[in-house]
Amino acid sequence: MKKWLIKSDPEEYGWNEMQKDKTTLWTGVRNYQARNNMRAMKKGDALLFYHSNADMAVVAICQVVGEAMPDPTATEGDWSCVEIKAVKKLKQPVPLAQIKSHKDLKEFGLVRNGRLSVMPVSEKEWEAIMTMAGEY
DNA sequence: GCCAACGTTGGC
DNA sequence: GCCAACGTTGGC
Repeated sequence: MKKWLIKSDPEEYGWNEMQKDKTTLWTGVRNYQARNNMRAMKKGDALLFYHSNADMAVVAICQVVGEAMPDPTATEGDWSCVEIKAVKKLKQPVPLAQIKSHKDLKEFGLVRNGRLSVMPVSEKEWEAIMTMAGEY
């Protein structure tokens, strides 16, 4: 089972909406690297739900329930989406500043390439974040 | 609100 | 195929 991080702008679609919807199609990704990451997702993979912009923190955990399929919101081009479900809110959100200052997270995608919206998370990185979230 | 970083586009 | 110009994202 792999782990990933997905970004959302809470002003557009944040954790509140996600939790209300229970499951959603993660549409609107228009970046090849992010799309390819979504295509590599398998059912059951775990996702960190990150708020960009106003919030700037990992706030919750989601899970992949439907593997890559054509993005219904794409009018042209070869784009994909996955179906995800809300799992749980973290005990404590993990702010970006804390992630940036963690010694084991220097190579983390969020730190290295701030603009990628879907990225893999290693076991080590996952554990570091879960620890900071008070989940271990 | 500004700007750095990155991706994409288009001219050559 | 290179690279300048431009647009977008997202942190500060």
